[in-house]
Amino acid sequence: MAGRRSDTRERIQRVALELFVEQGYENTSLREIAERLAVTKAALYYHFRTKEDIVDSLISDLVDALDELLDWGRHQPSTVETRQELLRRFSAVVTDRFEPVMHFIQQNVPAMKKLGVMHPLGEKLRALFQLVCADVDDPAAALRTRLAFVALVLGLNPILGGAQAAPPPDVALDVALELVAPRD
Amino acid sequence: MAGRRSDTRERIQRVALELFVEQGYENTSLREIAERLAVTKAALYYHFRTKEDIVDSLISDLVDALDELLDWGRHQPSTVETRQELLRRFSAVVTDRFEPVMHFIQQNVPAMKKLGVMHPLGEKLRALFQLVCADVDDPAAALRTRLAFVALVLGLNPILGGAQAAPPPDVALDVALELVAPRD
DNA sequence: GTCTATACTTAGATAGAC
DNA sequence: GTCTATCTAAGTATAGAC
Repeated sequence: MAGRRSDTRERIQRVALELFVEQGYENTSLREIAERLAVTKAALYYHFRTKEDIVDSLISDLVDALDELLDWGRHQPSTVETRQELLRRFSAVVTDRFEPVMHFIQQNVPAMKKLGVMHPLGEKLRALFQLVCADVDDPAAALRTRLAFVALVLGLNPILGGAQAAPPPDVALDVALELVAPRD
Repeated sequence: MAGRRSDTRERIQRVALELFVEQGYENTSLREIAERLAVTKAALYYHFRTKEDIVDSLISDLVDALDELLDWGRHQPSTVETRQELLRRFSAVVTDRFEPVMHFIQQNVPAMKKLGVMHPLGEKLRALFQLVCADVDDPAAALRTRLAFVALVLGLNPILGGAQAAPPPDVALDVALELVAPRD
């Protein structure tokens, strides 16, 4: 399964993601993806049934990673340390492996809705939120928890980022941690 | 200028924005807009030169509103009260008049980039940020200020909102104000 | 100010040869 | 596994009648 074979499938995924991030999902045609890979459109259809399938394959990797994170979190005691460690691990997962995918998702909400990836993804995000939020019924605490997550991915969004440079990852993590720390 | 005439132009703006928010910019065709208005595509082209022109007309209203806000802010003393009042006024502007437009912008970043609205809009957002942020050179303070703005519009974004219900506006404002308050 | 009709382009997708 | 060739549908936009 992991033998030599052809790496075309992964190259398609990589190039498609690049273009989706640069130009957006709907502004990227299969022709462009094929051209950048120096193959024809028809070749893409050998590896993926549809354009949507390419996105699905990208998202499912992220969903799997979030699942791992959730599995870990559910077996920990519900303490401040656990909540903060969840944020640290989430931050690591995003910056190390899924920055482009997160970027893509954030900036292409209509495509995500249309492709129906919001359901599996939203489920994971909600579960993660509930593990990290100390008091789900306190609206202010809930909002602070959400902002903690936003802090970790804010640099990816030019609008919400205020059209500014991304904050250094360590600063983002500090601010995120303080947002879920117990209030004085 | 403001006489009777035809209100078709404004009806096009309203319906187009509705559809852009529902489905996204690129997933909305001029045919759909025309159909919902019970006119033909050609009629749209009488009022707007291109599809992009419709977006431009929507954005420029928002830019004007931000300009008003900036004008006010620049003539105030640089105090905590001023910063917080700017957040209050920003919140009011968004929720009262520009919620759909903000929604649209957030969820259609690639379209915004392509249409070149990021430059005028980004300029205003940066200027507003600088008025509200007490210490621009402190990365943590800068990030908290950005999060304050995010808190006010978080409900509009299903991804960053964690696929959850929007926080009550008054709670959002409280959390935003505390994020720009001086630290203990 | 709005219509009909249409030109032009590109998209996603498939069939079948190699 | 990749190609050529082609299909069908839809898009934006324009010309010209009413």
